[in-house]
Parts: sequence; C-alpha cells; structure tokens
Amino acid sequence: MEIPSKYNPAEIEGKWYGYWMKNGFFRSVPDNREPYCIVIPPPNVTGVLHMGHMLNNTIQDVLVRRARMLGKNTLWLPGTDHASIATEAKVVAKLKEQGIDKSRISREAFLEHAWEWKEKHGGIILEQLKKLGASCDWERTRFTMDKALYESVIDVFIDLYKKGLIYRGVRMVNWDPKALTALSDEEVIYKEVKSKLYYLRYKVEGSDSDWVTIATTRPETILGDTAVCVNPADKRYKKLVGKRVLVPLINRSIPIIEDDYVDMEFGTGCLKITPAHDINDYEIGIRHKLDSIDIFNDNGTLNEKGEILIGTDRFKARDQIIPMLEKAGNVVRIEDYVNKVGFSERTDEVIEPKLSLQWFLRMDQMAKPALEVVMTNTIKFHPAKFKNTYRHWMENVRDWCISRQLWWGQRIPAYYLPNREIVVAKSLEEAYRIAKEKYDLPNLKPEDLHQDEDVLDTWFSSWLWPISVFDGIRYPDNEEIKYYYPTNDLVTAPEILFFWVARMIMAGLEYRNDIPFKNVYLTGIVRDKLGRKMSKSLGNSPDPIELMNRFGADGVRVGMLLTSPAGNDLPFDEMLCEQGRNFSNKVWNALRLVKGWTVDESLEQCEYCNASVKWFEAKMKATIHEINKLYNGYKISDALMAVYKLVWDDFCSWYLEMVKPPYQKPIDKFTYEKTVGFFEALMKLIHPFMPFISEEIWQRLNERQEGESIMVSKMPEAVKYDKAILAAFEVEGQVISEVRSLRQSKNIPNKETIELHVKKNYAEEPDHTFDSVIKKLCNISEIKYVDEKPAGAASFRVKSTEFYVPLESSVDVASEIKKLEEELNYTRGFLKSVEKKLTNERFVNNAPADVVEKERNKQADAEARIKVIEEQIAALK
RNA sequence: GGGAGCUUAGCUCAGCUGGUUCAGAGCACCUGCCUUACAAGCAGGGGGUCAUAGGUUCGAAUCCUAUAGCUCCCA
Repeated sequence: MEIPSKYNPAEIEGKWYGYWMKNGFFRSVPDNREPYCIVIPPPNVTGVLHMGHMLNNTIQDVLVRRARMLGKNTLWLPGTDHASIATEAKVVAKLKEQGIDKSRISREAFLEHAWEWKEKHGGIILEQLKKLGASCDWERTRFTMDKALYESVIDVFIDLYKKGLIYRGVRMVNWDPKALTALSDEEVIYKEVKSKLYYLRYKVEGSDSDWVTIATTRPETILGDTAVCVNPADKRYKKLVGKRVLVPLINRSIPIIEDDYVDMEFGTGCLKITPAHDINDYEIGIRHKLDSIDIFNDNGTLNEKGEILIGTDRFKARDQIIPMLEKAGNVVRIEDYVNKVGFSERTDEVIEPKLSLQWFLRMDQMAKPALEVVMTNTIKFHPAKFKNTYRHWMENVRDWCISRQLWWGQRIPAYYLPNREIVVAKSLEEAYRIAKEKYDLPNLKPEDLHQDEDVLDTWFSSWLWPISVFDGIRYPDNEEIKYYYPTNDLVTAPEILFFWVARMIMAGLEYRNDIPFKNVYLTGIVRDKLGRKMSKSLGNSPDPIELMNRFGADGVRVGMLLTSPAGNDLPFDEMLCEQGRNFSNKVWNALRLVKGWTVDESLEQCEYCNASVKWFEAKMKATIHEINKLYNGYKISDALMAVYKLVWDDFCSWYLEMVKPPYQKPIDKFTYEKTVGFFEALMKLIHPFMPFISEEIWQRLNERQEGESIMVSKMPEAVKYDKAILAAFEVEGQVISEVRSLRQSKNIPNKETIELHVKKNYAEEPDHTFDSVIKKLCNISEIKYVDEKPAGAASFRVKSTEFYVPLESSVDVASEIKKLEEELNYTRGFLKSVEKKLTNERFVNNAPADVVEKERNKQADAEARIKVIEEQIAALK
C-alpha cells in the first residue's frame, strides 16, 4: 500500500468524522459506568465560529475525548442560546430590509419571523464545530427556547416569585435608547471618552448678584435638576445652605442641600442633583426626599418635563443648550475633560441611566452559598486566581434586573388585573383562576387579564443550562439529570464569570441543592499579534474554516493549544498552526517509515534493538505519568507539549533512528511488533489533541474491523517503569551528542567510521547497555575500553569518563589545552562555592540532612572532575 | 477613586510549600547537512544581572516591604 509523502488532512478528516457519527461514538446514554459530562457554553444563535470558540471548544473536545478513552460514559452536550437582544436586532434589521417595521406588526407575527430566522441561521456554529472534530452528542442538541427549556424558565420564575425572591420595582436601570430595553450591569461597557466639563452658574433666588457655580459633563440634564448639593464640611458654601437657586433657562426653584457624597475637590465643590438621570444623584435624592424629574423619552429625546427642547435628541440638546446658556449668561467656562461613559454591549449606544419599572431577582441570599462552594474548592477554578475576582463580585452583588423590553425570549408570566394587582402564573387560565380565588372580582373575564409584554434576560435561561438540558427543572427525579448532574468540567471565558458561571452555581444550589460542575476551566482571550482582541470590526480575526483548510483541523487544534495555559490570553499567530501542521506531517512520515519496513520472522532481535525497545518502553511509561499529572492540574498546553516531545524527540528522533534497520535490510519480528505497539500507544495519547490523524494512523498500523476506532479504545495507563535504564540513557545520549558534535567540528563525514576509546576513571564503572546503540548512531567501528589515553586523538568527557576518538589528522594541542583549562577554571570555581557552603557551620547545622548530603556529593563530583581534567592537560603538555 | 493580578531568553510561557551543577520548554535565531520517513526535515549551537531598590534567611526567581510599568475587574 502506497502512502503519500505529504499528509493531506482534507479527505481524511471528513471521512473519519462521518465514520464516528455513523457508529454513534458520540452518543451517551446513562448506564452503570462512571459518567463524565460537559455542557457546552451555548454559543449565540446569531454567531459564526470565531477564534474564541475554536480555543474553547478544542479544550472541551480534548477533555471529552480523553475521558471517553479512560472508560467513562462521556457526554458533551451541545446547544445554542437565543440571545434575545442580538437576535431581535438581527430580525428587526432583516424586516427593515424587507420594508417591514417591527412596530407595525404583531408580537406573534414578529416571533414567526424570528423563528424562521433561527431555523435558517441558528445552527451555523454547530455545523462548523463538526469540522473542528467536536465529539458532541448531536442527538441531544438543545436550544434555550425549546419547549422544555422555555417552560423550565417560566417554572423557575414562578417559583422564585413565590419564594419572594423576584420583585417588581422602580430602579435606576441602564437604559439602551436604541434597543429600547433595560440592560443588566454586566451588559454595560465603560469606555473613556473625551468630553467637556461645563461650569454653569445658577442664580440664588431672591438675590441679584449671588450665584452658585456647578460643574457638569451633561448640561442638558439641568432641566431635570431638583437640587444643588454641597459637602457639609465645605465652609465656602455654608451660608448658602437652605437657600434656593433657580435652574437656568427654566427658572425652576430648587434647594441647596448638604451631603457627604460631594467631593469638595472636584469641580467647584457644588454638585447639581438630577435624581432621574444619575445613579448617585438618585441615591442622594432618596436620602433628601427630592423629586425625580424624568426629562427623557425612551428613545433618548427630551420630553415635555424638560420644558424646553422638547423632542430633541439628548446629544443634539447638549449642543443646542450651550449657546442658550451662554446667551443667558450662565456659562462660566468650559474645560476639556476625559470621563468614563457606559455603552451598550450589544448596540454600542450610550447608556442612559433611567428610572423604570422592572423585574428583579434578589441576589444576597443566593450569592452566599454560591460564594461558599468556590471558596472551599467544592468547585475548583483553573487557574485559582479567579477566586479573588469571583469573591469580590459575590460580596458586592446587586439585584439582577431580569426583564428586557423585547419580544424574542421567554415572556414574563405575570398578569395584570384591572384592580392593578399582579398574578404570576403559568398560563392565562391559571392566572384567571388564581385571580378569581384571591380577589373579589365577580365580573372578571379572562380577557381582562393582561400579560406583561416583556421577556426575560437571556442569562435567566442560560443560568439553568446544566439542569434544563436534562429537563431537571420540570422533572427533578428523571434518570438523566440524576446520572449526569453535577457535570464535571465547564470551559468558558473569564468575561462571563459573573454573567453566567456565578448564576449557574446559584441556580444549581437552588434547584438541585448541588453544584452544577466540579471544575471551571477559564480560557484566555484570543488576541492578534499586536495584542488586540480579535473582532469583526477590526477585521483582525482569521477565518477558522479557512485556517482548518490550510493547516488541517488537527494542525489548528494544536496551534490553538500550544501557547494557551489556562487563564492566559493567546496571542494568536498563524505560525502556531503551521507548527501543528508540521507535527502532523512528522507523525505521518513516521508511519511511512515503519510501514516501509520488511519483517523477517526468522531474524533474532539484535542487541541495539533490544536496548532501544527497553529504553523507549520506560521513557513512554514515565511520560504517561507526567501527562496524567498535567491533565489532573488542567495544564492542557503542557500535557500537549509532553506528548509532542515524546512523539517527536523521543520516538522519532531517538527511538526510530535507533531501531531503524540498515538500508534494504529487514527488521526482526519482535522489534517490529513492539514498535507498532508503541506507535499505537502514542496515537492514543495524542488522540484528544489530534483526533483525525491519530485515527488514520491507528487504522493503518494494524488490521481493524469495521466499527473499531481509536476514539473508543483504551488510553494507556500509568504503570511502573525502569528508572535505571532512563538514567543510563541520559548519559549515553550525551555521549552520542558529543560524538556528533565532534564529527561536525572536525569535519568527519558520517559515512566514515571512527573508533571510540573509553578511558575508565576511578569509581565509575562503564555501562555497556547502549554500546551497540552508540556504535550504530555514531557509525563507530569499535568501542574500546582502555586505561591509557591513545595518541593523536580528539577527546571529550561525560561526567568523569574520558572518551577519545583517534584521528588521522593531527590534533590542535593548543586549542585543546585552552578548552580544558577553561573547563578546569569553571569547575574549580564551582567547587569553591560548594566548599563555601560546607564550611559554613550555620549551613551544615541548619539545612536539612539531604541538602547537605547533596552538597557533599557535588563536592566529590567536582573534585573527581578536576583531577581528570588536570591529568588530561598534563598528558597533552 | 477602590480591588485583584502580572513583570523570568527576541516571542509565548513553566518554575509547587525558599535548597540537586551560576534558571527550563516551545517557537524564533545561528552553523553544518537534499544522510533512500520527513527541507513542513536532520544534526549541532548561542542567548536571561529572574522589572528596580531594600529586607528576612546559612541560602530567594521563589517569602516580606517600597517603587516603576502593564493588564483586568468594580465604581
């Protein structure tokens, strides 16, 4: 069978993904094995695959594939969330293109369009994940608006309402005047903006010449002012407190009050108070029982309460009001100023703090146990440094605004009665029944009840995800939720630690009385070479599909993982994928080599093969221990690097060269089978990282039956290994490198055989295990053990053993001596530093015995080496 | 303004509770090789006063303090 010399991933990847699907290897149903489960962080239905998904899902697939090979009943459950704001924005935009205005069509008609859009575009990401090799159980794909999940959200709302945790209240919310909805605190991004600080003066009422000057960045909001505030400690304004001033242009009379909140240093030390449009002012307003005058319409234009500029947009109003104020003589001065302004995460509109009637979920009670489980490591964060951030948030948590003024999402199950009472119920019928029971309304008809128009925040469905995907809210005792919950690992970005992770923990504790997952692996952000976050607007993100076409899915997976330790940002560079592709090719060529050998069953195993097989066996076993340890600490990149080096350096560069038969000679059966066995084990170790090529090679290494696959084979286990042979090879490997180096520096071609003389020195008994290997790899005709240095020979030393290679050409004695003297100097210095420690009584008395012992060994070693070098120099002179 | 974290080779990072030859890896770099698995390769090699300044200790990249720079979170 001919094997192409370049690995071509394109056809192979599609072939094996289809094979895995056909054989149902991704499928998981409860049985008596130990479960391992990951629920996917549901990507948004509006999205397409980006580099962040690539990283995140590669990590999940690595964990999942490994768990499967460890014999666990493994489930990776995929799905998407409905992303209410983003999706609604997309649908509105699409309708607009078709000439349809959202406000002109009914809620039902709009939802029909939205569903149609979701059916058409909502699965793109999941399809793209298949190309990456994601081993999700696709039969279980969930969507946050599926009937079961929708109903779960409603049930939870009703339950929390009954428990008194959900309430409706007026609060200052983050209002998005473009999306016309309230946002949670987490959906607001603060950015630094260059703006102006306006110093405006207000006339003191009943005086002709007394003015009070305030500083503000938002002059248009003076129209909503209901007080001017100073610090009680501020002597400058003491005499004004209790008097009243007139708001410029509209001459509203407002009091001058005192509050500690005011910073005497900032501006003039005089603060205008607009309770309806600033969160701090709002709180001051409550303390001093001030009026709230809301001067904005929902779309950000001024309303009649502002008295002037009615119908003007807030930013235009700012531009227009300044000339008006100047004309009226109220502008003192204007300064350039940089401040932070909140923007909507979705629409990038400047957030307007706005008083509005919204639904809230109380957080204090739920946050406490959710903090506890993380601080006690019941749920472990990787890396643990995020515990701090988490704690900080949980200790300062504010109530969660869960209503959104949108249509796409779970509609709030609250019904308003004509008597202004509210009934929360699962359906109109039920609400009607409750209303009849609860209130004396004999003439009440079902159509008199009016359901809340708003939907719930998308996170209010996502926070149930690990439960609702198993229908564990509606049916808490069902077999699936009992089997898979709590799930094992969650892989996500630190940005949504609070949005999502914290709330899932709360929901889990509330509804399962148990944590939703045991480990949270936090990935970094994928950035470009300049350190910028990858984004569509910058156009600095490569197309993942294109990357996979160029480097193979395996290559890209390796590229993503190579430099992304948990929690660290990944400065992405295509060269990483290239490295991944090169690695694929390396493994591929190793297959070509091994499969190219002819096996002679009658051949005895030669000496070098025997030693090599023993060595690699030990090396691989030792590395498996290391790999397992790295996985257990969630050091995925390091685990990959350990496998990478085992395959490339130890297997390909060393082992295969060691056992490789001479040109056109056969290999013995035992070594061949051992080699194939090693190769299979290596493919299993690498399979979680490179599922496709490992399958292809594994299938080619031996005859396989239909339905067999590496992905359901058993991962090699960590077993005892021969430490002595590893230590011995460590030394012999150095000998080989030294000979190669010597050949290079003396210009001796590899084809030319040389002799190697080993001079026995002192206590060190030479190890002969790898003599045949050294002879082979260095093309040495004979290794001689001698007592005297041969004449005319180049030399090197490993530990205290001298090695000589007799040369035809003369040896440059002077440079040889110089080299030795440099080494002698260094070793003497080293010895001195060791002796210094050992003659220090405090060191000998205080340091642990084994540390002192080690220093004594160093001393003895150094002394021996010095003696050898001195003798070598003497011999040359 | 409050809080957290980071600063180790050109780049990206390891380095656990301080103690094995003046700090490791991958990539990049340099030198020599088209050696019949692989030039997407082979062999060899150079490169760091562990941000700065103090301190604790017999001993500090590792602990403490201060300073500087960077990042993130919150207000």
